[in-house]
Amino acid sequence: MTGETARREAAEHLALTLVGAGMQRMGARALAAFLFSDKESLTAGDLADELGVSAGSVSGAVKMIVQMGLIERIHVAGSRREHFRMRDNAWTTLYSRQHSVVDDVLTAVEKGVEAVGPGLALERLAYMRDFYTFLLNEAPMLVERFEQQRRGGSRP
Amino acid sequence: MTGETARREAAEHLALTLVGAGMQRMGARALAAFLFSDKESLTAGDLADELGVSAGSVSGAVKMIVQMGLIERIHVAGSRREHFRMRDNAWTTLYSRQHSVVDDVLTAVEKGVEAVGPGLALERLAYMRDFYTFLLNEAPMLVERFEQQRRGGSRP
DNA sequence: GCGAACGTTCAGAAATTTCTGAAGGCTGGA
DNA sequence: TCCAGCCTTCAGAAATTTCTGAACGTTCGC
Repeated sequence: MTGETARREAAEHLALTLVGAGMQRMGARALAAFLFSDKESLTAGDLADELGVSAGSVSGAVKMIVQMGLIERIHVAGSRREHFRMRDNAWTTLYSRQHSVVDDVLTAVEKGVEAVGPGLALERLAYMRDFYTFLLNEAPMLVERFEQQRRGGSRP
Repeated sequence: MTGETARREAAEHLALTLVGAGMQRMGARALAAFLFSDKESLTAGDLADELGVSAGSVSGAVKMIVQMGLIERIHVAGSRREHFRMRDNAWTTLYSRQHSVVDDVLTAVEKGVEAVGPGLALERLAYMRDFYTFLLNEAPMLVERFEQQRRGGSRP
């Protein structure tokens, strides 16, 4: 029967899991609310009601997930409120963003490579650098491949 | 000249970056200490000295990164202390582990798909499910490809 | 222009995470 | 068996993160 309660429960469960994956609590809850809503867009007030938190908290959470590129601000004619909606490419965007964190790590490793002389440390650092460089190169292709597959089905 | 100070600085910088990527502070510092050491293995005492922290902290940090599969406990004949060393496949392991987090998220999403009726939410959830399923399938192949490339050089 | 509804910011409270230091247990040699 | 060194555990302190609520801008209808 997919009741309202089940829906909320599933949403909260996903939020919890995202927190486990490193996301901030309120951001995760807000994101889940978007995912599980059948509306095209939500206002800050809608979120506050749905999640049962203060307007301030919603403001912070929304700010964060907008910055992550997962939702966007839209203006709805005839409504005074600000509306937000999930972006179509939210998940591929999120994936790419995570790789910008990888990029930071890579930069730090490269500094390390320059800072140490020959030896075991250099070998380890070089290996790490190679692996993360590889990942960074491959990631865009992966996303590309997914989108292709989703659009067209099998390639020639 | 790659002095000792530069080495430590680079190590601390990498640790900080890893923290930014979601790792716990002390675990990250310990990991960086292993990476940047020219020794084959380190003892808990070595780490405490290098990082300037209590034995208790080291114990916790080591426990964590052992569990992550990044270092391993080894017994050195003639030494009473426990030695730890980085595992060869540390980075590919770490990458795979991160994908087990993805697996948790995927499970939660699938529950969501079952909990909602037809509508926008179902579409969004299904899209998310498809993307993460795709990633989970591709990840092992990526790692495989990296190792192949590293072993063999260019493919025919 | 005025007023009201909305959203944002920020200081402080609350909760959570992280580190330490002391106490205790295990291991190997004498 | 006893001792000494090393590691782990755990309760509490310290630091950090997270949430709230009130005050302040902004914008739109009138």
